[in-house]
Amino acid sequence: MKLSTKGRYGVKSMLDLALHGGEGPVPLKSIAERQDISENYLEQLFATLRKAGHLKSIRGAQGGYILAHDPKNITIGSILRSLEGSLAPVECVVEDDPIKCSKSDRCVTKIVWKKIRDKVNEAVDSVTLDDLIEEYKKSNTDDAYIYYI
Amino acid sequence: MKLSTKGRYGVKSMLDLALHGGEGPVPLKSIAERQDISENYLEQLFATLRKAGHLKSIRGAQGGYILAHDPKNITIGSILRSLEGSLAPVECVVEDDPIKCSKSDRCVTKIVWKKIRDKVNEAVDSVTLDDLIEEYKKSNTDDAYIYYI
DNA sequence: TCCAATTCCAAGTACTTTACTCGGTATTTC
DNA sequence: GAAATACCGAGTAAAGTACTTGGAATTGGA
Repeated sequence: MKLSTKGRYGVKSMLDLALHGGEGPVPLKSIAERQDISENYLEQLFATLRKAGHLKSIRGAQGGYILAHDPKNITIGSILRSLEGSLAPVECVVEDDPIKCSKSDRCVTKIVWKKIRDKVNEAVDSVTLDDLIEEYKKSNTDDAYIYYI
Repeated sequence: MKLSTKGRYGVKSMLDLALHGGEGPVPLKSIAERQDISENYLEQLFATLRKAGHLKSIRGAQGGYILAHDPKNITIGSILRSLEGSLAPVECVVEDDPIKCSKSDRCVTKIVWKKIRDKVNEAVDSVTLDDLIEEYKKSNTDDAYIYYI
């Protein structure tokens, strides 16, 4: 039941971008360095996030990435699902067109898998990027200018 | 964020055992056949469940496995955690001695990981084996004697 | 007393997934 | 025109998953 690095890196990087953006695009390289993630690998994750509509990119020198929406409107859940796919614990309870097993009609264990799925979604959808930004600022009141994670 | 087959097979098999037990030990082979799981593989899972105190075994001919406790006192969570380990989505928020990263003190993403962890535990600990048995019986009122899953 | 049925145990292995790397092209600014 | 960036597709090493294999130990019943 572990998240892959995709989800973890994605959330970290989106938060990094939110903290460092504002005055223009942030180059992937700087995010990768701060977050200690392979640049080439993060590139792939950002491609996914861009296609999912979370990021906008600006090519060429002085280019980089910017958030496509206000952090208040970006839930952690939407980031995670973009990168990880459904957060359902078992294929048979994936939200759209689940892969059913032969005994799906009689299977009562699905009750549990659905509960897990719903609770996980509840958890990740209740937190926005902005919530994390606020938490970050709160926990760094002494040296409020050090906006790295 | 998927469960492995260990967790899924474990819950299915414990339920199967609960439905077929009662008049004595149930041989692993019959559970494996009904649930369409490799017998040798299930053996390994049952070894874990036995060591975790969920099962008792009786060796030799006419032997098999029986539940160590009343289904009312066995939560799905305890089965899953025995087989899968902590259900935390990230190592750094595992319940006992988590593996912390270097930035753990400042890391705000942990807020989300902890929320997921707690919600998942809440979901799986709110359902007992007996709940699934009851659900199963309810959904099979017409042919109530067919107690397989 | 032996055989069949069972649990118990430790290694080995094929397959799949993850987490990357590599090499290049396209675009933009200075 | 050179440097800095994003974009793209393919390849790959390591780890994890889901088993298999080959046995030893125990027990009940013929």
